[in-house]
Amino acid sequence: MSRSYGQYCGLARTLDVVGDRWNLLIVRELLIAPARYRELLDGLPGVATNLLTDRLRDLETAGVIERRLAEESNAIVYALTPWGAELREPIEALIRWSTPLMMRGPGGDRFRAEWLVVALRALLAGRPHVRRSSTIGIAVDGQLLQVRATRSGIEVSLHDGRALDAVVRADASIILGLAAGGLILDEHVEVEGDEAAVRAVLNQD
Amino acid sequence: MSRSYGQYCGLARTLDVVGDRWNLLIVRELLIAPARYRELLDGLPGVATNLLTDRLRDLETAGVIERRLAEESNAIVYALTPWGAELREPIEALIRWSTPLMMRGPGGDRFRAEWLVVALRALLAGRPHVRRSSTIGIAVDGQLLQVRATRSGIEVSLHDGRALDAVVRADASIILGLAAGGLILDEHVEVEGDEAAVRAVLNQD
DNA sequence: CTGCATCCATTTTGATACTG
DNA sequence: CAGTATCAAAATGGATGCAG
Repeated sequence: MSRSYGQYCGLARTLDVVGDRWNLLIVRELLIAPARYRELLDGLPGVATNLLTDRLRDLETAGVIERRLAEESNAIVYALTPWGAELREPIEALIRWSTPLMMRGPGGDRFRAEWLVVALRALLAGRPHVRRSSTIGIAVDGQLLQVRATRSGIEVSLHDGRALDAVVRADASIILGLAAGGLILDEHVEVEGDEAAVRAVLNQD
Repeated sequence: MSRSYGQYCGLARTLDVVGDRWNLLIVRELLIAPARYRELLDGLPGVATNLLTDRLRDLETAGVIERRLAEESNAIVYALTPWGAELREPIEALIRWSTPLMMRGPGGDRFRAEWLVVALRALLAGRPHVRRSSTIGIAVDGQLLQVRATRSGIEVSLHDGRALDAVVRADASIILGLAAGGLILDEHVEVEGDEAAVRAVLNQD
């Protein structure tokens, strides 16, 4: 754990807990789903193994994450505590703030479709609720995500096999632009199925 | 600027810009008000002068802050750009997340009443709006803040001399507990003036 | 294999002294 | 006041080792 700021300020105390390098990205991975050590390594390209171990211990000590023994196997699984899961809100706000940075496209950066699960939820939350439920697929980077919009809100996840009203295929930056509301559904986007469902889910009616 | 995470993910790109040590605390100071170099040093106890200079340059290059020449004097003043000011939302979310950490009290940490201007706004935002406008003073650590609640929302600032319906005097941790809704206005709090106004502003009717 | 621990070169930080 | 310069200590990234 790095040095404390020594300030009686909420922001400083939060950063004392999650401000160290990699910490919030670990939380991002666990917001997608609980994960094993190896899955975290894969989802955090560039992290050194000793650092990941250190950070997991720091976050556990702080009460942000917990180790669980997966049923059946005796493997360790890392998961967010209830308090840790509340980091979703600040993380979503940080993701919304990044929109101008993301519009520049990926450049040479690595990309994982799972990251979009967190980002799409962040960008679509707080949009007006739809009148009629729809589920659309997002085909990106060879993977398929699903976004289900109902009267009570939005759910984003990896595709679980359910029926889809439509499938949108586009680059990640285009998907993000659509979700952020800065792009209009037109070119660079391939839609199969019910285009009205896509417009409804993205609130582009 | 520290090494990029190299991930095409909104959180990672945000942290590439504001994730370095001290960066978000600098933004916090500028959310209170534009400030000169010396004021920033005072508001960031513990920062080294070379680091502050580096960070200010990084944030300026990234477009988060800008240097202005103060009118009348030819002094440099640092201020948030419009995009930088949008960091208020993620910072407020991080402050709300810190509530359990702040309830432990200041311990040996340093405290500045100005920090409460950001924190109180974060904690009171999103509360139901009051029916009748009131302005109350918060006397803490020898300084006086003011919180004005109107039908259109909440404003928090240092006291500007306006008439106050009441003045609350308490320790910072008590003030935060009241604003977070986890404490009830009773002991440890000294109220002069219209106690109903205090309850109205804190939504403790 | 997984889940670390150890070692080491490189960066970053913090503290202080100094300058225009 | 607004920074620079210097330097020791700490953190990081990368490679490798190793037990269950």
